[in-house]
Amino acid sequence: MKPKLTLKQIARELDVSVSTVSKALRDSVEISEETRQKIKAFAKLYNYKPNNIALSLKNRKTKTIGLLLPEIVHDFFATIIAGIEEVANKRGYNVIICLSNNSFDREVMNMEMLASGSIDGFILSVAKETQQKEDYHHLEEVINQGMPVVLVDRVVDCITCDKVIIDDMEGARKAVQHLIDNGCRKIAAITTVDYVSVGKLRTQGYAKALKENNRTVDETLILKIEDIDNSEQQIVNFVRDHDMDGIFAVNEHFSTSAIKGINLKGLSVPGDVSVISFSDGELSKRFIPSLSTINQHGAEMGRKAADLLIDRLELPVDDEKYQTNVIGTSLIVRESSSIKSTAMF
Amino acid sequence: MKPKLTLKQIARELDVSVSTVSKALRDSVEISEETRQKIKAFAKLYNYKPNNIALSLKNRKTKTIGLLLPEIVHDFFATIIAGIEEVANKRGYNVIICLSNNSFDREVMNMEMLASGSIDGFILSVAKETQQKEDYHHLEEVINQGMPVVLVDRVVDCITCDKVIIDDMEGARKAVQHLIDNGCRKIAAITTVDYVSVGKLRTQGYAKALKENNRTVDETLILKIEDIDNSEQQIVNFVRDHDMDGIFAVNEHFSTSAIKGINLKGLSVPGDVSVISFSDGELSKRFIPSLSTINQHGAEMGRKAADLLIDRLELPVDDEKYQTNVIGTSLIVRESSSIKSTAMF
DNA sequence: AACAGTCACGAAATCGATTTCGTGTTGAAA
DNA sequence: TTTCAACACGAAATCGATTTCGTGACTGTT
Repeated sequence: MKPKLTLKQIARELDVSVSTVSKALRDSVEISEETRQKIKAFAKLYNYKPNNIALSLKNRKTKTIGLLLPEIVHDFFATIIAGIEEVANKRGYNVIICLSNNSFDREVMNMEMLASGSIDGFILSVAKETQQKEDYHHLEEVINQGMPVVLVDRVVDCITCDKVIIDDMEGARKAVQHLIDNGCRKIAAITTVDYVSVGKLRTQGYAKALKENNRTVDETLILKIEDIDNSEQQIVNFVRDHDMDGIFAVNEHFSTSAIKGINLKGLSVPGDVSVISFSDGELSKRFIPSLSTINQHGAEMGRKAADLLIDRLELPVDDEKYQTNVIGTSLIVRESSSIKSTAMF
Repeated sequence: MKPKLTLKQIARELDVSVSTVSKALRDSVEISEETRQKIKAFAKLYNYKPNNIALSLKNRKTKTIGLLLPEIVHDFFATIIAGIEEVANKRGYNVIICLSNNSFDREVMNMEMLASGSIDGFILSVAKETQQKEDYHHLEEVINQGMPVVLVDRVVDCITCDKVIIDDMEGARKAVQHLIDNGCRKIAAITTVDYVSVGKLRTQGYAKALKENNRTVDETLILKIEDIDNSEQQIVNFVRDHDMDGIFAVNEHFSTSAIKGINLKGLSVPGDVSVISFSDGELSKRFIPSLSTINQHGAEMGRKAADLLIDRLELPVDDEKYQTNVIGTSLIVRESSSIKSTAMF
């Protein structure tokens, strides 16, 4: 209906020039008090708002940041988004979200789409397929173009830019140490294939904890999942076929499948087997028994990533030094890993 | 580094005018085959991409849609986003996401921010606080300004625009009927306060199912939650203090709290009490026992909303008639509501 | 030879806002 | 009376791309 007001229309209406209107609205001393008040009153009355697009073009900055994630129906990523959005909003930025669905092609497409002027900088977590292909041309291109990029969680070592990660290895080590402290003797790991960077690191953390306690790493007790969507049966079978009293899983879903397997075997959690996993989402809190986890502080990661990016956009480019921020993890002990009675004495 | 290529630079480099370059790249017949090839080759070589912002300004359309949601760390909303993103991406649109965190002020702020030229249209689910205040000026303003708006899930009756909702009342009725079919005689409802539109409708569906089966609605068996974040203890107490053999909850979280309460009472699910809820998220699938639910098909809602909005943006404004699309629900029976043995004979 | 019609391209307006320069008017100082 | 500064405002360039309208150079027709 109302095709929204422009400076030109105000100028015509008030019989002054466009420049005068612009200056008046920005409180320039060039304009007389009287004219200024008249223009501002008119603008307020008709609710004038400068056109963002025109401003973006003029200023060569869009005040929006692009966020490219592998998926979104996943508490961890959703939490990251919430953190980013919180900071972006506070600092006057908008967030454009794109999903790669873990596909390399979609990741490339989306980056090209956004890089053509729509955004001032990128925050991204690379797709699984991209990590598998190890093809990062699209990233290099965007960076060479002078656009700031912050990598979160699923990062790429060979790309130099700001990064926000969690200490996956240390988190995993802490988790397994917790199981050991609880008296577990045969601890299994349910993890992902190695090309997923965070999966690999967590597997290493698992091994590290065992070695630090002079345990041998039994490869048959490590299950590496390729296809996450159809992992349940695989995990149930794994649990059924192996003897264990502790399980470290790299995410909540693996944990719940494992617990199902344990129950089917006629054993109980934590009575016979202790379970702990990464990712502290709703599932962990609500599950019965509630799940012990390593909390990744997704919101903090998101906030940190957004601050890093916006700082680089707004602050003088003093240093070309890139930061890698490590967000701490915390061990949250719940029912699934309560101390075994045999270990209490 | 490379401050990205513009038409002007190509023109200067090739010693032709800007108009010629633009026309050549758009395959205009005005330009000779030879010049066209030369320009296109140059553009490809240096990877020219037109500036989106300049295009937006010129075309008066940004090819991006604004999405304003109450929250995101919630499977249902995350699923809606995925659906919207899927369609938007396919049809060449970007999605800017803002979160209101259920706050009225943030909802208004974000709408103003986006409405100033950044987007072509809105998809939104109104904040709880907004529904409580019943103040929809910001919505009316945006709509009067001529910007298409699609409301999803948490809609507002008094606003005329396209809407995508689920049949909350019917879904609830189906759920409760399922419990009745399973032999439940005392069915409790765990729902939200009435000003949340979907909560109210679901409560009505619960009552409707009971009446259709000639049962009386016992108000003491209806628990209305105000503060969702601190609802667990309240629910546990409610379950402890009342006698019931069936529970209908308006979301997964209430279900799990209820199950915890039942267990604490020394009863089991579904043996003693059947449980069913709205929202088919990860939690329902993974929980032990797995939860029977009413699936809301969030992805479909998102896809439908995006299609509605983009149609209105692109198709001739043939009709001012607004659609209200009702997305069906489906009953998913899992372990938490398996038929009671007593009811089987 | 004169005129019309292509062809191939450039100039300029446009989108909406900001900002740098000018410039006409006024009052005061010399 | 002349001159100069301050004042208040407008014209025009700019951001990057598209598009309308013109125009100079040829070609072809009679």
